[in-house]
Amino acid sequence: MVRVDPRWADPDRRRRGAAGRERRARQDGGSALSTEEPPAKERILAAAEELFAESGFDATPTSRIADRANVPKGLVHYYFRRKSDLLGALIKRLPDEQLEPALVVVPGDIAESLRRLVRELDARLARSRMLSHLLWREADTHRAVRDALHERFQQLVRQVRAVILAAGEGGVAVEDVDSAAGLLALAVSYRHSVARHGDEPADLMERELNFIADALMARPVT
Amino acid sequence: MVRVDPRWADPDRRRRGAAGRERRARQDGGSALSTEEPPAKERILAAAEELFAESGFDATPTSRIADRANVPKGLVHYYFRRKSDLLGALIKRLPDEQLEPALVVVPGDIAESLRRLVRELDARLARSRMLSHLLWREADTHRAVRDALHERFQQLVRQVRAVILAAGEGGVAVEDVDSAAGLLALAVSYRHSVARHGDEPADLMERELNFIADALMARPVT
Amino acid sequence: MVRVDPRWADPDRRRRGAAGRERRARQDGGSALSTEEPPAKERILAAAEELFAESGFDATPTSRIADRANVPKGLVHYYFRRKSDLLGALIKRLPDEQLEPALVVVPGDIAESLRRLVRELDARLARSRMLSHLLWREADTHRAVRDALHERFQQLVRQVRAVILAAGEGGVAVEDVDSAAGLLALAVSYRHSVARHGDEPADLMERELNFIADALMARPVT
Amino acid sequence: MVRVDPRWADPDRRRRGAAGRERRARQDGGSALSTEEPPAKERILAAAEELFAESGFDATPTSRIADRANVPKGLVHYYFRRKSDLLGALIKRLPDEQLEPALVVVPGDIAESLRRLVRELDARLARSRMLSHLLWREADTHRAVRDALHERFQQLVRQVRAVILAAGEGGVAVEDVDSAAGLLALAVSYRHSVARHGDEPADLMERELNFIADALMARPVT
DNA sequence: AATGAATGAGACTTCATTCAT
DNA sequence: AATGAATGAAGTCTCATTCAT
Repeated sequence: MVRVDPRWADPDRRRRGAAGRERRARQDGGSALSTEEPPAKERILAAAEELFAESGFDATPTSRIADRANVPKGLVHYYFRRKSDLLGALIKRLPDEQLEPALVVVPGDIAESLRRLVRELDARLARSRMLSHLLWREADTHRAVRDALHERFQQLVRQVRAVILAAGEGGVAVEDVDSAAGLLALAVSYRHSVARHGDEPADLMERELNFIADALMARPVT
Repeated sequence: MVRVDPRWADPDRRRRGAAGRERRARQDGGSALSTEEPPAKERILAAAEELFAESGFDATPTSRIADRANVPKGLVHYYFRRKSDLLGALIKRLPDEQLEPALVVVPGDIAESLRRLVRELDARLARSRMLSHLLWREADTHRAVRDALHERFQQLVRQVRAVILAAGEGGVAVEDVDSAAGLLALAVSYRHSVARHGDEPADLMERELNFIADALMARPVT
Repeated sequence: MVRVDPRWADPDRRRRGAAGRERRARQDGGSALSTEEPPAKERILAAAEELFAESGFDATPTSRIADRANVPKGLVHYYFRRKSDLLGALIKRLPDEQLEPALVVVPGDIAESLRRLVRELDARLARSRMLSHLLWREADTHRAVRDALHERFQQLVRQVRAVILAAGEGGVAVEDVDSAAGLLALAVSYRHSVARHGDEPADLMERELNFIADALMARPVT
Repeated sequence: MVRVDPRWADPDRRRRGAAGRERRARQDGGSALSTEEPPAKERILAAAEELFAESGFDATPTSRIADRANVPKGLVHYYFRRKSDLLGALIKRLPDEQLEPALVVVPGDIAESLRRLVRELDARLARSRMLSHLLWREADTHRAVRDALHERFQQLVRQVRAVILAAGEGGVAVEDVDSAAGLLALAVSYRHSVARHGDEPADLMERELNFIADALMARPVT
């Protein structure tokens, strides 16, 4: 997987003026500025991510990507011959959500363990919330996107299950774990997919999480 | 709300052969054939629904809608001046999912009640699965779509809660009902939103449903 | 084969001003002018034929075709979705060179018969000399063109042979007829293919023609 | 005229694998390998010749020339600032078809002399058949090409005439020689120009050649 | 009411060419 | 001498929308 130079990976980069002929204004006297400006290719990817998430893939002209990235139109296609290559490159940049269960597990306390897991996942996904959202929109039309989306969901389920099992210390019914993991993964995934819609009360997740944890504890092991 | 003439609402309408110059062949002398062919406006909406769901709003040219509806291109804009008017008209045709709780509630058996509810909802949504799916894709870009989507979700939650309460006969903790209703609504909604992706094991819903029902029964009323 | 309305088929049509916003200036008071202006589709084909022959297929932008035909750019692609469809349509317009041998044969005088044949062919090809020329240039890249070209050449050979046989009245060696027909067809075809190059002395054809005719007469029948 | 280093003129040069990042692998420590690989400029010209003949001048991007020549894109324009300079350079490399008549003349046997001449010309042109073909395609658009083509044709006619005269030993009518030379030059030239089309029966030339030779012998000297 | 020709803005993409290194 | 990033003009083609009939 292609990792981005961490200097440019942080979410605080952003457009630097929409139309900007400022690009030309290499007003710096020499070499120092290079530490300030992400390379053009990076700016293009960032702009594409933003705009695809904002308006969708089809509704985003490459010319607008160029504008926001502050590069000439030709350069977009120099780095990414076709528009869909941009989508492909974006997928490769998906942050890795792999998470060490030990980091969040509180033995014996499933609810707290899950709470920490969700908090941790949220933190990580925040960096690419728009990207996640974008994936959901384009999953239909682009097979590569659909596959990436599917894989991410499965990984999420596995992770939830691992945490439940570790926190449950053998005290939970195995057949319930799958259901619980599925439901929580659903809730997390859903939140991220519809992030932009904003129709989700903030504490809903907390209550659902408790509900699931309690249910797991309440049932006898078979 | 504009209700569709039930004659044309049944799912067996559908395109009648892509190439079809048959449209011209109105060789019938008068009125008899009109019982066989939905009116042009109806055909246009049906075609739009299919194509938007298949390829997305932006990626569907109005000319293709005209082709599939077997009408001349000009007629599409005659009935729906702008393309987005088609989306608006489609939303108004959303089938009403309102459901009388009594139809599915089995007093004392939450699991069976929910099972029947889900089955019933599935049956109703099947008629417009593609339309549901379409809503998810376009919710970002079109406010009217987003609002419709939101309203439908809330209605779903209310319905699940009503069924739980009726089937629980006062024996379930009120604070759990919300969580359970939210989770199940989530699961149902999710299934429909990702219907096209097909990455959902068929029995997952059944297991999750049982998990939720058991959890509700297992906990003492506070 | 699609035949052009003969009113527009004559070679004297021609561009009516290169950039011409005059198109809009429907200065005519009503209906009379329609007898004067070929329809847009016709003008597009004529412009394409000219420009392809002048500069080659690749080097001719569709925008220039639109300019010369005095139509907006979109109309070119309205009638001919892709540029190569223009080439295809042009091929269908090729004038038919079929020629009744009786029209030119002077029994017993092969030279004169061939002379009349060549004169007749020249007259017919003059109407589409540029088109013929164009075919030669594009035969490599476009299979449809290559096939059309090949077929036209074969037809030419058959015609020359028919005339020789009819004029020779059985007095020519059959095995020579093929060679002679091939050579003359070559000479005719060559003239038309390189028409634009202009490196062909006008009377060369006449001398070659006589040479061939004499050769046919001079040899005893076997 | 710039002559090519004969080491690279042989027809066995040719592309060495399209993808070839091997170019970078100049792992050799020094000078030995240089006997194996034509210099970059040479490879560029060879690649251009091939590609122009295959797809035409306009349809061949310089980037593809660079790819096939296995050189970086910048180098193509370093050696040949504009694309048309490549065409100019290619013309200068045209193999010289000058041919000593004595090499092929069989005194008294015109047919055999011409047969040997044609065979010899074919052998020479085989080395640059694609180049010849290319010339025909581009003659319209590039004056330098047209001129080169014209000059080559005239030279061909002169050569055929010289052979006929030498082989005829004064026994042929002078006025026929021109016609015969013209026709044969036409046939030879035509074969090369349409080489790629492949619509020429192999033995046609042989029959036509005999026909011409016989015709020359059959007529009395005036 | 219905039609399909017409329009022009703008999308994606390609490419020769320049330029800093 | 060599390189490849960068540039922007231009090309093909699509499409929503208008309009005369």
